[in-house]
Amino acid sequence: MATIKDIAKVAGVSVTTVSRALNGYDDVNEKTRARIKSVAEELNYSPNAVARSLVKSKTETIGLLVSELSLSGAKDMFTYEIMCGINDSSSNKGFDLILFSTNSAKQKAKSYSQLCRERQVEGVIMQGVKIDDPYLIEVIDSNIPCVLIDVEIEGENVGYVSTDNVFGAQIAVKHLTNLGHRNIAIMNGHDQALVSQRRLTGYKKQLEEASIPFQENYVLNGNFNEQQAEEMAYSFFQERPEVTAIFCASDLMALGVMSAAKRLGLKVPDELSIVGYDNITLAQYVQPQLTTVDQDKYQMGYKAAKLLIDMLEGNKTNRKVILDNQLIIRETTAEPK
Amino acid sequence: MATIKDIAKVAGVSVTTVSRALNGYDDVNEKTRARIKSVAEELNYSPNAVARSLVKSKTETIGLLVSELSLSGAKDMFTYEIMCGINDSSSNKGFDLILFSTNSAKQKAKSYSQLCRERQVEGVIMQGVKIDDPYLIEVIDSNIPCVLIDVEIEGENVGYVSTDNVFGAQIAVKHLTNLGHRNIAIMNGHDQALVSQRRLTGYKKQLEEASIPFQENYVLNGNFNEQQAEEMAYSFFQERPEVTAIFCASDLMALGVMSAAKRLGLKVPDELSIVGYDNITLAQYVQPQLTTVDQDKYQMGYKAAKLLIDMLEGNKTNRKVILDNQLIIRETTAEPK
DNA sequence: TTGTATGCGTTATCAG
DNA sequence: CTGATAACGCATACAA
Repeated sequence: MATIKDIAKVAGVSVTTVSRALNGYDDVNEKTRARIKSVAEELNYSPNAVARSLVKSKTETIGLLVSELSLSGAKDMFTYEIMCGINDSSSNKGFDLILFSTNSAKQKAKSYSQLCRERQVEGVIMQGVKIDDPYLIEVIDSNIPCVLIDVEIEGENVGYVSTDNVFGAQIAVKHLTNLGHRNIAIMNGHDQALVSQRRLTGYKKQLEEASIPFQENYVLNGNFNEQQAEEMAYSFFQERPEVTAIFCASDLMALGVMSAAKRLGLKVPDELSIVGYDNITLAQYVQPQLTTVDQDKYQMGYKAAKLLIDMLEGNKTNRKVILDNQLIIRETTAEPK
Repeated sequence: MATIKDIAKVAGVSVTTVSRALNGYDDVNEKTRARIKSVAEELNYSPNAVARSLVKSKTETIGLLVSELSLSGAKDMFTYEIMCGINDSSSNKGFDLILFSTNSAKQKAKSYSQLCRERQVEGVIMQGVKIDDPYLIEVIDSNIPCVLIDVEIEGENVGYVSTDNVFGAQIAVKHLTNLGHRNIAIMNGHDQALVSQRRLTGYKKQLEEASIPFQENYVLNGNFNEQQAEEMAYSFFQERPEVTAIFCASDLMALGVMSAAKRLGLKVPDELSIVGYDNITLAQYVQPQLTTVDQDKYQMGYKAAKLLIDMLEGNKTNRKVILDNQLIIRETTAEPK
């Protein structure tokens, strides 16, 4: 492992000169620079980012905090696609990504700021955190820049990227009301998810616009879980045969609802219209193909990293990025009989 | 940002003592240790891993080198599931993960060992690299420990984890021959993938055991790409109506073949039996559900990280981990008519 | 244009 | 049991 010291010795100059030569300072003779460079190559030198970080107190590293990097997320490719976006965006800017995967056990052992300062990350991107996650409060107070995905907190050092979930839900439900449905249920996630709150709002909003009274007992919480959604839907539709359509806050849950419909002998879309949310890969492979609201996950990640790096570089940009989403009409929706 | 220096000042001791107290050395008075600890807490101290790394020349970091962390991999969750396994395994052992995503452009700019030494990673896991990847030669010569996934290179500092691809292909084809098929094609990936070579071997092996002559023109290369596989299959089956079954080296390609069959009006499985490889999520959602060979991707990642860490810790373990895979019989295979 | 000296935060060596 | 001091590899203020 050659160091600048070794190069200095061989090249017959001081370490200072080596450092400056290699870092492109212009106050160094081009001839010596050339010599130093060739020596560096000869010695197969590569700079030690650790040492450099220490002295510059800059690591060029951003932390990626995913609440659960687990197989449970394997079906919806949510986390993965976001990561791809983050990765592309940040590697463009020369930042490396370090993976912080935590669970509640680890959270107790190590606070958010400890985690960050320990690794000296310059900023962090958080994804998949619930609204009551203890780290969230820390983020606000902390002075290390952070961008949240799908959690709407804004501040001096914190921004977020999300999609317009109220709008997304509304176009989904509007599609249903336009088709003539009046009794529309909603399979929501859980109250700790901001997106769930928003989507419920969008659902209500569209009901109101269509002059349909909101009914509390038409809202179910499937916890974003396929099985759970299936079970809930199974018993729900037995009790509520008047319901002809359901809006689901995730495609995974929509899949669960489809299974329930199958078990109940309800024909989709003739007897039951279903619209999902996310546009996961599976959505276009199931039969019938799922009508859903598309979110550009890659773009969310990409923009998140971009925002963070802008913040790090001191660019005065909007700390709030809202992306569009769009309705993808496929085969699970139709007019009520 | 409090440092041990600050603590030392407040606690009225030297930095040495602080360091030792905090790191649990036993040659420090328990009373002073208690005092130091309380001061540390008070100052909200967290150790600077960068500084520590510099002096110990240990970063407790392993590099994850994925040839392409891209959306193209979003359908098969291959990379993601492997990452989950790696992450769980390595975080158990206190290693952090740093993401190196490269493409050929970056590879030209920076060599493998430069990449590693720069970030001072202690070891690396590589996934998704082709057999002719320039980094691969470097890995062998390099003295930094590395474990490859699905690339069978073994050495002083390099190990690998893979599944038994010969066996996997063989059980797939055996399933077909057992059903009575005699004219069996293979949709392989490409020659730069070791797994393709192995699976071809398995295919041939089983043909031989079933006394079926191997036919060169029954092997197609779909480049692990759904569209490409579809196109190739589309023209192939027009020319070769005698073929009643096909073994695909990936589920994605099997999906492509299914589309081709649909376009050609070939009924699956009655007129054409298809078996895939990977057991991706989609496999059980398509109609008919895909018969395939399951690989435990999570486990591959988990074992890879475990092997690497064993190597790092100097444990004398086998540098070669081969996992089982198993045939999952679903609905795309049947006896030939 | 180049070199000397200093420090980043930590651990290790050695002496007390 | 504790404290100076050096060292890790690099960058930078200042001097020459």
